[in-house]
Amino acid sequence: MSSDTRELVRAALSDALLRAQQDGALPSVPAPEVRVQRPPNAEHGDYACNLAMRLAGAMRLPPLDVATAIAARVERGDLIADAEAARPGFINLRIRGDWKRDRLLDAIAAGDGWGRASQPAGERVQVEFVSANPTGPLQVGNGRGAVLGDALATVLDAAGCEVQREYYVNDAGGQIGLFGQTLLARYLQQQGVEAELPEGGYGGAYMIDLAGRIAEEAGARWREADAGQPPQELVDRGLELMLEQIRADLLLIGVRFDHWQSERALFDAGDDDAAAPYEAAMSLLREGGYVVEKEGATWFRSGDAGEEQDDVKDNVLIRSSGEPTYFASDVAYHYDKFLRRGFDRVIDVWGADHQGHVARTKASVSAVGGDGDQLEVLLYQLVHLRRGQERVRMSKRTGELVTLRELVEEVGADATRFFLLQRSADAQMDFDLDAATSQDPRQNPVSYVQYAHARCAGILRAAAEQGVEAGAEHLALLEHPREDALITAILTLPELVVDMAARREPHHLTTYAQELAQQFTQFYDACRVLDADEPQRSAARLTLVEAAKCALAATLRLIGVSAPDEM
RNA sequence: GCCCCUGUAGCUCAAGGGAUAGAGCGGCGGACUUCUAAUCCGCAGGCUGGAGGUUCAAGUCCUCCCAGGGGCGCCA
Repeated sequence: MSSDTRELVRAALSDALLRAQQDGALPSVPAPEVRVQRPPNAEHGDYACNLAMRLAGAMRLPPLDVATAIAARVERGDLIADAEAARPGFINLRIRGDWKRDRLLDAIAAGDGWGRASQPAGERVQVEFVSANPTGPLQVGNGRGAVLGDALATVLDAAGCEVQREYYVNDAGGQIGLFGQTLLARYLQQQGVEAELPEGGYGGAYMIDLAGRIAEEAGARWREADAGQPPQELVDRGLELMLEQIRADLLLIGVRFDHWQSERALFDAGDDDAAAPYEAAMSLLREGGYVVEKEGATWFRSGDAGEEQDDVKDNVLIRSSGEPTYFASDVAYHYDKFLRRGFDRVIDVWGADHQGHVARTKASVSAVGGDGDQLEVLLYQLVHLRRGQERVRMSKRTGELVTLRELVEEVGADATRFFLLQRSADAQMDFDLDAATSQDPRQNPVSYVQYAHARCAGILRAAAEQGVEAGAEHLALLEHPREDALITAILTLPELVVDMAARREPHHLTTYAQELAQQFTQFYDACRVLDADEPQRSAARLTLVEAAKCALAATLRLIGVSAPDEM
């Protein structure tokens, strides 16, 4: 047990309130959920609670009086050293030093798994992210989605969820046709055949490389192909190679998927003869009365069946040509996620330019018999690339690319992950390539955190050489303010994991990592660990260093950044 | 016109409705006989875009306005 200090504190406050009400000190009004926070100022203790201020109105008492009554009844013991009411009506709690120091042993036992929930959350959740069209290499924007989705999945996993990472491969539809035509044109050009890129085709140089690789494999086999009709085999091979590259690019920043879901496969019947997800979903929509035929096409009506609503736009499912739209695939896809594969919850990570699709997709989930509220869409704002003052435009079509791979090659995988995770998904971010590349690699927050970890490792190495061993017998000697601050920072990680998972906000990891590293570095600066004159203190501090190393390693692991032992 | 996101230090951005709004970079000034100076300490820098409102308490919630980004296809 253990790492759930915050839960124990909450329970203690609930008990105290209940007692105050039972012995008549406070009126019996319904109690709100008890929340505690880490006060920004260490003078206010380890935890602070606003319970009294929230109760004061209903109780018709001054907040400070309510706080005093509750604080007086908080049980002091192994966990809580002191509770006191403060100014407007806060209840500030101080955790017993021994209790905090003993938790260091929990951290050491957990190693780089420190922060993980002790109990499974019992939720099967899928995080679908990146899902970039396989018509070109991943760009920096995709990288943001990759880092965000991967970190979110990692955080949810740490919070006890059963998590699946998925990439949706758009291997059907109009853009694939265009991709095939472009590929064929490039191929034919290399075969010395006159061929023009299709209107709006993919002009990037990577298509030339791709055609070259295919020519190496297939020779002149498709030399006679009709430029408007790329052979399926050629297109498939092109997609395969493109996906291989995407996979490799993602691997560069340590992102791996559990499942790659083909869009095309949604149109195929299953092995057990079940109807294709597409067919099944369309039937459900029709049966539910969500489908209208008009203007020669088939539309999804997301509002109440059959009712005309001004504020709800109909969306085309099947074009008048008979071809299903991307949206139809998406309906089938989410039907498959919820109704076939049975996820409790699905989180789609989308670029903000897909914002307009959220409502209709949720509506479609409900329409096919799922619960649209179980689908969450995490939108991330776009990354703007700059070189100094100059905006870098990004477009696959024009071929002017700043690829994820280029970025990683320039700034390194660790910095890429850290920087792309640093901002909240809601915030647009500027990525200045000049700054990232010209900047001394030593002078960035990633190195700062990694350096703290390396220093921990260095101290442990030196200790081993000197034959000094860590010991838990004299942890009470850890009483320096910097030591206490470091301990507090280490103990915050499990709470942070819970909060980040609940709020779907993995970016807090980067702020925390810097805070933790700073606490360690300040401790390092103020407190000599290995001191032959004070063997007991050395042993205790060595334990603290071990725990700090675990917390740093765990944090870096959650971010997806390496934790070097030497720098 | 409608919808989503944003507006916080010179720049890039943090900050569950809480206490004195914080980091990094940039600027200025200090500190290495040390377990790593890839570090530490100090200084300067803010009416949190504006106006109302809700609340014991607003950067955070609500309304309006201004500014920037994105979206409103039988494209994806």
